[in-house]
Amino acid sequence: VSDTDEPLALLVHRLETQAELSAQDRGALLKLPYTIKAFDASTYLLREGEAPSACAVLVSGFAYRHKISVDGAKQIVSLHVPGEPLDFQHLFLNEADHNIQTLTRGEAALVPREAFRKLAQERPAVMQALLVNVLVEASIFREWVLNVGRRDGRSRIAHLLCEFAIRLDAQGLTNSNGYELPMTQEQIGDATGQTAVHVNRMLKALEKEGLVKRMGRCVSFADWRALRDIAGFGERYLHLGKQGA
Amino acid sequence: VSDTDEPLALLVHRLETQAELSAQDRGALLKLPYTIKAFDASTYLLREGEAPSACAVLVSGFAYRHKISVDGAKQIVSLHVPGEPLDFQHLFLNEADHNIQTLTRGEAALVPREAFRKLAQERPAVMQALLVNVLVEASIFREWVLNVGRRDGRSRIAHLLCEFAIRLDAQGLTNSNGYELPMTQEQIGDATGQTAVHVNRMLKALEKEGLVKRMGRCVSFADWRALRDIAGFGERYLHLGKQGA
DNA sequence: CGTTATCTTGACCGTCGTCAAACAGGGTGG
DNA sequence: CCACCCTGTTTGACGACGGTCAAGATAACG
Repeated sequence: VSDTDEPLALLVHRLETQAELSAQDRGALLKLPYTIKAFDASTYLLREGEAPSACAVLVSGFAYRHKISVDGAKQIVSLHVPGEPLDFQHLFLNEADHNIQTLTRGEAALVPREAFRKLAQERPAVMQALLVNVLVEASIFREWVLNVGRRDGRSRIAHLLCEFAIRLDAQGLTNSNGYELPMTQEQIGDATGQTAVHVNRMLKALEKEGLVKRMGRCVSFADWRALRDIAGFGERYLHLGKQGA
Repeated sequence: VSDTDEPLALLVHRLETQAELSAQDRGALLKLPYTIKAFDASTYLLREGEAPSACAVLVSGFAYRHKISVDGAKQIVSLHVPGEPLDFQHLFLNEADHNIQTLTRGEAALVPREAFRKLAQERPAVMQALLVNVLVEASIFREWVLNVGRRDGRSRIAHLLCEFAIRLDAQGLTNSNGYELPMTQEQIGDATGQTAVHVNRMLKALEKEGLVKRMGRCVSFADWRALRDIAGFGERYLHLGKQGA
């Protein structure tokens, strides 16, 4: 089932995994105007300092957020899998504080920023769903602070893989023969606060332990539960399931 | 002027620095029920795993958020100065993913969670103000990922001091003879992903350079602009000023 | 005024960064 | 179809930033 035909249905589905929406809310969301944009790997969808003009939803492919420090070091601050909205973090801010870049080729649905804001302001449930999405992302950022601040190199990578697996599952993108992270070792380093060289060493260690396999430029793994222990991974921070009291 | 007499006015003022509110919105916020809670230093206001029941606003004193990894390491993920709301991050989530603990003695205004949620759902502008507050906090988390992931020990501390200074200023809490961070060296370490011993070394280095002074358990500094350079600090991520376009 | 927390310092060591070179693979153009 | 190149991976040697351990000095607090 390709969701590319109905990009906004993907978004509605995503929001409904986190919050309650009425039939009217769903209908209004599906009636939002949008355009489809195809992109290559490494395309910038938004740059720090820009005023965001659209609200993108990732339809296929993978993307990430990153920041560059004054001395040129790059830090990836989050990963995104298909179905996830990319611009809620800026929807009510004047200026982007980070970059959004694609990891692979893929497609995004671009909804005009104003249309989305107007809908959110008119429909409290939509605004709340948006808020829940932002809150969960904020929780993930906090976990990443812990990850880069307090875990060693090997554990950080394991943690990244665990989170990726769970988030793929949450989007129903599970591949029965394991997970495959489409990142170069340099990108894994940028996400975990290490150099590509050290990522290579840690990855080899994990491979020797039988926890991951590598083919080409992807890291694949079949058993994220085995990684969980060495990552100290707990899924509470992902706030899976519908939020609402 | 002590704002303790009017705790919710503090909150309204805070929200209005970030978003637009009408007279009706202000009035409704001021009519929220609340109780005042006095606390000592090191008091837990919320623990990971709990279901939050109140929405606290820090009236006086300082607080921070932190997470504990499975092997017992503590990571502080944010600091909070008087006037800032502490529980927006959980207001629409079922379960706390981190701890909120006080740094010093002080007071908080506790608004019942349900009352606040109801008001937000009834008043789009209030919900939006809340959202903007959450978005700015999320941006700060991203900057912290960069801080602990890509800067060296000395710069991380300098960055922490810069952020603290700016946020105090934003709340109008400026003390003309400099800033004073009421944290132990161990806490600074927990916030910047280092050990207390190494924080001590870096702090001594900063002191020798004439950038900070220490008295008792506080770090004080008069010139945050001097620190800015070695921190690679840029204030864009704080999204100061009214957001709304 | 004693007890405890925090700061301070030194010695030692490990994780991880740096530099550099060799290697593999995929893509392009001749 | 092969030569070439560019990006990414792999490996080793070396060094440094920062962690660990432990002891003593200082300051906070009841």
